[in-house]
Amino acid sequence: MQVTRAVDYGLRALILMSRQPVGARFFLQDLAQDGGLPRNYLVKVLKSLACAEIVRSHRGIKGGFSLGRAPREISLRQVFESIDGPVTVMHCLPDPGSCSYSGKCAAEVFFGQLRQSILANLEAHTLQDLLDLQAKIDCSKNCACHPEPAHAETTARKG
Amino acid sequence: MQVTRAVDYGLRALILMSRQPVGARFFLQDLAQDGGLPRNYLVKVLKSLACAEIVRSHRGIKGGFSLGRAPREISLRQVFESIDGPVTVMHCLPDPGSCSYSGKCAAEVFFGQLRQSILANLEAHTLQDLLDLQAKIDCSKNCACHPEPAHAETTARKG
DNA sequence: ACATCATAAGACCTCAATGTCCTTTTGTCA
DNA sequence: TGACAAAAGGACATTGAGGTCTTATGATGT
Repeated sequence: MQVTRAVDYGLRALILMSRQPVGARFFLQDLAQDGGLPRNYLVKVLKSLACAEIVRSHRGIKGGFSLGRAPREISLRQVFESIDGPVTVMHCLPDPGSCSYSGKCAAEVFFGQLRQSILANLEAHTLQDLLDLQAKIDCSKNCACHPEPAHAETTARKG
Repeated sequence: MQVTRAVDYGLRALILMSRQPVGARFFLQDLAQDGGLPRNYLVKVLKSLACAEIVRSHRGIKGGFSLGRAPREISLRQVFESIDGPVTVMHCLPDPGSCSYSGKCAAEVFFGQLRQSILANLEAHTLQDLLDLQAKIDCSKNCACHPEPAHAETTARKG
């Protein structure tokens, strides 16, 4: 019952990117450093997100990654599924034919309901919600005398 | 975001055992066969459940496994945690010290809430609920002309 | 054209989850 | 007490998640 590291990393990178206007460029290197994420693994996650057009990738010397659309248009379910594939909760749920007990199994029914509630939750929230949450956290931290983020480079590159 | 096979198998075995009075004995062999579970893996899961006193194991020629207490006294959270350890959802949640972003991370807050809702769900339901669900399924199946369970041995051994 | 530096792509490694197999220990019964 | 059949326990194989590394490819400035 764990969120995979891939989704975790993807969300952290997306939160960093959401703090700047859509279209702002971010280098893999900076995202990894500022998010405390393994660079060479993050690149695979971002590739999945690029396939789903949640982010755009730009090659070349002034390349980088940018958000593909506004944070409010990116549901957490879309992030989960573009990285991990369908949210299954129990392996037999999305493919009833794979289990000979399908349709006569209490566990299947119970976890089907749990899955629906999780999916509803992920679908009801967008990256914007996480961004708002982050803004609230940052504000309360800044009011006290907390240290600055590790790298000023988190801000997007100016073309 | 998946329930592990171990928990899946454990629940299936517990549902089989719950259909007989507490104390009834079940051989590993029968549980595995009737539940369609890998015998040699199931034994490890049952050992975890035995450590948590959710089941009792009995050695010797007329040994087997029995429920440790009434299905209504076994919450699904207990089953999950005795097999898999704490339900973490996100690896850093139960141990804030493990993550340098703890307390300043929107993902942590969001998944903390998701975790609470999952835990509440697992805590609010017991094996008895799954049993009731199973009874309902069995009833509706028997009213139609569905095949019998694979093995009559699913019924407990009469000591 | 070419050097530079970004992502793209894929090989490769490690480890935990999953699953199998075999030997040992233990309780029952003749 | 000895044979039998059950769980206990540990070694080992397989698979996928998580992570690293190297080479290819493309955009930019000179």
